[in-house]
Amino acid sequence: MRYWLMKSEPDAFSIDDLERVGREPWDGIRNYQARNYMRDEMEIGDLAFFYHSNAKPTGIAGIMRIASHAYPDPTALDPDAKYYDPKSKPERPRWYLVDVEFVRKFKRIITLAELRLHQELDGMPLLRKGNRLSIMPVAAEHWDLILGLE
DNA sequence: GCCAACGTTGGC
DNA sequence: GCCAACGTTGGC
Repeated sequence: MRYWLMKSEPDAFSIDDLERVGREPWDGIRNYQARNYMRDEMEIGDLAFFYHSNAKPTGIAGIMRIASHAYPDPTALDPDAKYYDPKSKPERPRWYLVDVEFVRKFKRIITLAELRLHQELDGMPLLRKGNRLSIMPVAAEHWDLILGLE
């Protein structure tokens, strides 16, 4: 069982939206590294931080659970969808997603600025300069430390 | 196969 | 809204 961090812009889909629907396909990922994590490494039951990007403030808003194995992202195959990719074909899908389930919302956002204050978190990919990856692994010790901040 | 141009992400 | 970082595309 592994830990992850997954970004979403709350204007598009927030932790409150996930709480309302309970379960949601994490669609629209169009980055190979992020796709590979979902397709090749995620397992049902893994836990993930729900991270609000491009938000006020940016930071970790809660926890969700990986609820399915990876399957082809239907929005890549639908010409009318925002994330349509003509290079993805039903017989050879290029993009994959997993379903996620709401677990809980934090009492407060643990902000990016606050995470940067903790030297123990220096190795986190999230905090690396220039990082733009929207899905990334979280080390168990980092996961535990962040939970302690809430 | 190189690499410049371009587009996107995402913090600020 | 700005802009740094970086992934992708496409001409050669």
